[in-house]
Amino acid sequence: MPVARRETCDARVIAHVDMDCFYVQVEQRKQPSLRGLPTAVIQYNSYKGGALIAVSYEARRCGVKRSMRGDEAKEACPQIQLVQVPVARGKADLNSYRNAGSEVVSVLSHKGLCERASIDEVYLDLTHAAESMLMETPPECTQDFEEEVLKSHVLGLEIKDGSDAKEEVRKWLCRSDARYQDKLLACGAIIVSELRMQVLKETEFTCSAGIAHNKMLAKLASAMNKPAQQTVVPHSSVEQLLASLPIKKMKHLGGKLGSSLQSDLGVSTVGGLLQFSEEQLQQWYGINTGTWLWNIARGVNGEEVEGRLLPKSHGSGKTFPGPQALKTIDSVQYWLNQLCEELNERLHSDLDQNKRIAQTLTLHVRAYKIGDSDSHRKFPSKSCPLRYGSRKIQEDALILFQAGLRDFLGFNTFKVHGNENNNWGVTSLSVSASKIVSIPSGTHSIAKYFGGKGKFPSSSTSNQSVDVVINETVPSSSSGSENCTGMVPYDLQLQYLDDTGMKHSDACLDPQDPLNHLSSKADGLTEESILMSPSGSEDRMAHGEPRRVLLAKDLSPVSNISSLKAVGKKKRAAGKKENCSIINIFNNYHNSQSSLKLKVTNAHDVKISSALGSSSADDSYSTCNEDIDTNKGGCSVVIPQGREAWCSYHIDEIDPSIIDELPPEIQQEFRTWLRPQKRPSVAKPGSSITHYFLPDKSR
DNA sequence: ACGGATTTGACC
DNA sequence: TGGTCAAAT
Repeated sequence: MPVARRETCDARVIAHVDMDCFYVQVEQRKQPSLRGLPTAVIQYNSYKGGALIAVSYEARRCGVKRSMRGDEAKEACPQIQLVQVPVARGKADLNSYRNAGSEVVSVLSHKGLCERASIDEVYLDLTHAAESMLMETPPECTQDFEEEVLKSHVLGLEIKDGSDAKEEVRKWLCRSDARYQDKLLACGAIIVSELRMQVLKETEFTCSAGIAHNKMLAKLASAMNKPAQQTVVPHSSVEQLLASLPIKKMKHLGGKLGSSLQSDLGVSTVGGLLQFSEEQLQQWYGINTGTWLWNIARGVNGEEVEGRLLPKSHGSGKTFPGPQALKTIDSVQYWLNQLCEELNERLHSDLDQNKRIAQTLTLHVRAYKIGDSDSHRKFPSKSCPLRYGSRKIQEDALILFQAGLRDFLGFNTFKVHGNENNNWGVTSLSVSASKIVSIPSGTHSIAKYFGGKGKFPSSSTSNQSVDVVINETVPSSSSGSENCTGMVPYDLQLQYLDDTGMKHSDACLDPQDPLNHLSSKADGLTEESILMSPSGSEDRMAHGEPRRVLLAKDLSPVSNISSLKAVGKKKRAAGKKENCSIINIFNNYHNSQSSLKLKVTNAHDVKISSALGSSSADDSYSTCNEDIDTNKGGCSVVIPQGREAWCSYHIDEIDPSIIDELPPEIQQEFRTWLRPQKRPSVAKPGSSITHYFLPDKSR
């Protein structure tokens, strides 16, 4: 059943590039006087001198460890320079590091496939570049190598006493009798050293790298010689390397799995796994993990480098340890608001710079109940469709919190409301936005359609809006397959309705019009209705924009196509004169395809559907100037994903009549997007773990 | 008072 | 699926 997609054994050239104590470097670039000094980046100076989050190599030499607090670091290394992480909205603000990471990515991404693995790490697939080099300018014919390549570490290459390491490396690079794969790796080493020099020149950051024939080995190698060095893993060195490699050094084995490997099997090195059959490993750890282990013991890892330069989600969170635990809804709301503001800002940056939209909002909470020492991990995370705009995200996050709190406290036990609480404390909050898709960057008209004037998603005109509708109960037809998250003690249905009022003229898109997110009159949604919060109490976030909460009975049955679509199974109101924006089509597709559906909770449904609309004017977010400054040369990483984005839609499922509702220019552009996409959709390389393993294990 | 804040991926 | 958990940096 594991399908081998690729027959070739690895004749690939994969690199892992890892920035050296990245946050420190970013701060040192900002403040060059710190260069060369023992330095650490800390956050929150209050408790024991703050927590270290990055430590320079000078400081590490003084014995400073990452797990120390500021005070201990001072003790270990009195001369240490402690730099505080930027703070915004009362929490750590990592934007400058993210932006710096993007700078690096934009340098590293033009020599081959590039995958942003974290804020300061990338994987590169340099196979093609290496092959070309081997054809055109093979190392064996090269006279002078850059110093930097010659400083490479080549695993298994013996450097005898008295011999010149660089000379040995040079000879290794030039070996004419090397295996083909190792010649490729030699080319890879040359390319990577050039890339690293370029990174240094263009960003002033140093990095380390590993060059090998797969991701796992490249990753392993990049950590072996730091800082500012690179390590090559020739094929012949793999066996020895793994034979003595402690289990925990291997990625994914640094935690519980690695520990159980030691306790279950008594192995302490990766090579130790060789004595177990694949079946044995599968029996212990399951099919996938078992096979994965069997493979890595042999240095086999077919995981591909994904061409992805941008993160898959955005999150913003904060912990409230010990005495700082939040004990009132108000304080929770306050912090949720801060977090959501940051999230919103980042979502809009992503929209501006990368033309991407996120579709799901998730709230994670950690909390305790007094007298219940076991309660710590039990606060359920909750998610809902993401609506753009600070206010809306804040509202939804609070609703998610209240829903989670009800579950957490055990439903009808306590009042969720009221601020008097001595039963619980929240020790951590985080909001995140996921399911990010590209929108067609296309060109003119689509862009204009979204953004209004000129440039696409202009900062001030994010499109989005959804109104909250509270239905009066409909006894739910338990449609079987749903999981019961718990009973909601209210006979309410929660619906997020589309912005159905979008007209297709510039005028109606006026973001300054606070009403432009409301449904059009034709939909029968214009009545002001009662404010109701799911908890049945007064609305506590009622400041600012008047929230429109509508009773569902006000809705005409056909008024809301997209929620019908989301709720019902592909029921399609024929040729309905619908209010569709491209973005609605977009969203509707995704809604019906994936996430949004109904969740049935016993007798009470919570139905959620959504779409983008337009944000009200007061959804302020500012693109931070600083970010732009640090982004020299416009470092927003632009990737050609727009087209692919459309590829992923099953256009056949889009009702053609919807398109007819679009303004003519949009229609045309839309169709040109649709047409070429007829070819079978490119199967996205799965992300399952099965996918790591490759061919091998014949079958 | 897990270094904290993120991010990703597997699994059920 | 959504939600939980592990793991990494």
